Amino acid sequence: MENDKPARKKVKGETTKRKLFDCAGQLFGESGFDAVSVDAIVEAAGVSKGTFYVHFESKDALIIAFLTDYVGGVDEVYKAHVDALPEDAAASDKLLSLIAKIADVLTGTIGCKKMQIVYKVLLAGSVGTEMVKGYGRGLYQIFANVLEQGINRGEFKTSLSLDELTKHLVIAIRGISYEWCIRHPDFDLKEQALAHFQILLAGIRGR
Amino acid sequence: MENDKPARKKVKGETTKRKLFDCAGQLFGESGFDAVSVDAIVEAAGVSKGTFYVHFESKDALIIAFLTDYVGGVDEVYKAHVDALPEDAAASDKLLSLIAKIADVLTGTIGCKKMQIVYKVLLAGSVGTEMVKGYGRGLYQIFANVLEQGINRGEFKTSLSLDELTKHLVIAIRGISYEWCIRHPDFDLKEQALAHFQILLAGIRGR
Amino acid sequence: MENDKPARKKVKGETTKRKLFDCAGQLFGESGFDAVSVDAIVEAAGVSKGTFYVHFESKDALIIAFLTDYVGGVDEVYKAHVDALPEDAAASDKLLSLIAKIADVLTGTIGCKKMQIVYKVLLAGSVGTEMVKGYGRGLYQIFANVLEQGINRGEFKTSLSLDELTKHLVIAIRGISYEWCIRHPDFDLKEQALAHFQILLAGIRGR
Amino acid sequence: MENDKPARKKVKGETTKRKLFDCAGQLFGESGFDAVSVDAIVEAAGVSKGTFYVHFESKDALIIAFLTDYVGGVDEVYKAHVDALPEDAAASDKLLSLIAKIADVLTGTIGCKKMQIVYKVLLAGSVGTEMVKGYGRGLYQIFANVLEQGINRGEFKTSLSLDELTKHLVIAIRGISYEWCIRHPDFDLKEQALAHFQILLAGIRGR
DNA sequence: CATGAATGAGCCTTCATTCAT
DNA sequence: TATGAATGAAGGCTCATTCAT
Repeated sequence: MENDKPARKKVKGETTKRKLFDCAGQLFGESGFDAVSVDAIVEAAGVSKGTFYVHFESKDALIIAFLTDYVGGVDEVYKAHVDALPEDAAASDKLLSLIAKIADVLTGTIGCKKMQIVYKVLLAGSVGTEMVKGYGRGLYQIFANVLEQGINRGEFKTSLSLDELTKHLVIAIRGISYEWCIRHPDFDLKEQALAHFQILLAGIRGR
Repeated sequence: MENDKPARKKVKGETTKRKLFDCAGQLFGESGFDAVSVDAIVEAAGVSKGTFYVHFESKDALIIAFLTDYVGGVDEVYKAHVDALPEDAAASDKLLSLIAKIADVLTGTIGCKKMQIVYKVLLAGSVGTEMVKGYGRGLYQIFANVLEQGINRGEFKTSLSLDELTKHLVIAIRGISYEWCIRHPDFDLKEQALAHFQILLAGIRGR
Repeated sequence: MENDKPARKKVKGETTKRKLFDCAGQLFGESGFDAVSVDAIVEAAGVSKGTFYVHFESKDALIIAFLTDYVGGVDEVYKAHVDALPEDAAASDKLLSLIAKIADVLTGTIGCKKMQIVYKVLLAGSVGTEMVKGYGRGLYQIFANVLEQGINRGEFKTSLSLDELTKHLVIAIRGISYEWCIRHPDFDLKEQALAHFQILLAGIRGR
Repeated sequence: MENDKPARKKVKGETTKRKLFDCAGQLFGESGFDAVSVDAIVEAAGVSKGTFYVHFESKDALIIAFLTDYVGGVDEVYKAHVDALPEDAAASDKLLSLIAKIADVLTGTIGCKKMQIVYKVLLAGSVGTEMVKGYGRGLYQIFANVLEQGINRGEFKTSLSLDELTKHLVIAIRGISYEWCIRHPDFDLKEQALAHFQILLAGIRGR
């Protein structure tokens, strides 16, 4: 009884917050991060400026929330993808499949504009960035797992440690994605990424 | 008499422009790109604000001029470096030497801050960027020359075209440099770049 | 039954009001008056913002209530102090003892920050101030009583009326307290006040 | 030749600055210090907001400039007044004359509202305040000079040091002025100040 | 060529207050 | 009585740009 009415209020608040969040994401994707003002966000969401600050401590807080939330789910998608592959598939093939999946997600789900924001924010090195660079750690683990399997099975031969090797692959996928961002739309992420990894994999594959 | 003064004026004008240019570059390197205001630039150059707009149409115009000029010289440095290597050295070794050189230049001459600007500007995709991405074409040619030599001599075996292969290497060095920018100072560019290219080169080297 | 709940509600309401009142006083003492927002008060009190406006018409209304209540008790403390002194003590000594007591209360109980608020509010001349300046009238009476005794006993000789004389002493103690506020912590209120009053008392003491 | 045109520009700038300064002072006198926004000042001065920040680094900077300038001249007025008194007049009379002068200046030239600001700012203890409290040092010296003369001539007898005594008198005049501020217009500053100082002077005068 | 005063839209943020529940 | 989401005016401040001299 006493819980009911406040609940409705809470729901409304969450709705508003969500609307702000979504509109902000939309605008960020269109115009970048510095270029989107709080004014623009609240206008898009159809609420007052004060309301913004009811729900977010600052514009920066929104950015961080946006990024954290945004990249948060991707890990699981990637992990699920790898887990769904046949257990006994070659590590090389698993990696290439993962690369293809990543390319699909970046291209289809996330989009170039949003990735541009992510890369810009990384360059700015603002607070909360760690979560996004740390986001990599999820990806790291996925790569590491496959690589370890490949090493154990004798598929890969390398003088580098597993950790080092993992880092190089993550660097590579990030680098190609960056290139895609700045060359978009004249750059086929999937095709280029696969070709690139074929070179890398050849480099670490035993003859 | 009437010809003389305008000439002198022109010279003085160039001096002023150069001073603005240099001070701006200095400040860009220290604090990034958005963070440097026109005010800061003119103060550093010791001229008035109006003078700035005598020489540059806008702040953006200065940025573009800066970038174009800035990266312009680097090509030659790289080319000179490769040309100075023994003609008959292995293509792999030439490439690794070039990578080391690039790392040295980025780390020592250019610096992390300036590269952050460059990458940020690339992401923004502003006008004039083409000249900077086109800057890559200089680098492209250098890479392509060495790679071609490696292919002709049978050192490299790849199903990719020379052009494709070149692109992959340039992407790789850019990706690692980006990583260096966002992880600075916890990232040894030279070491990581060399290790990374050893993998790549192994990938394209015939067994 | 129907009488019971409203009663209980009233009690609860008073509790909430008291809590708001106390928390506000605490915060006012810590950070001054403008610097404490309604948000800060309701957060400290653990109630919602709406609740604040159930109990107080406005922030200003709270301030006035706070001041009135706050200084209300001090009179009695001072009066009790003077009453506790030996009936036949010299008026000069009684006054010096009162000054010392006032200094102790300001320094120890009330504190510099709160007095700053009081003085600031007096300067602003907001509504309700009269009650606080009228607070002085309690102090007036205390001073007047002692002074009258001193005159009657021939200890003080002055051409001023008792009322005028009283005012001058109150002005003096207020002036020194103000000085203490603005020089805090580089000002020993008790020491300076006693020295100051020794001059004043010498001025009104018969030779 | 080359100095001429810039001079005219400089004059215009100074004019604008002066206008801002004066309008601000006017508004401060009317409504206090926090209550006057930069918007209000620029509107009164008929210039744009940007112009304000061309001439003053911040609102605080203006306040400080205002106070410094404001009280700056008063010292000299007081000093001139005392210097104009007959060299051989009694120190007591000189002091009373000075008190009367101060009361006249506060009442006639400066006005109650502006003094309220001064006292409020002192309470706030903002930066630059030292100059205003330090303003006292000019007044200090004037008081000290007269007091020293009175001591040397045997007119004053006190166990306090000259410095201490000076401080007490300055405190007293400040205290009375404060009282005037908060009781205005029901308080005759000149009359009260003179009466007050007669007590104080009696207190430090040998019989 | 050089100046620098002036502009004004725009920025992020704060906060006392209202009102439907 | 209590809630808390919503408001919106106001705050101080920044900055690229213009223009008369």
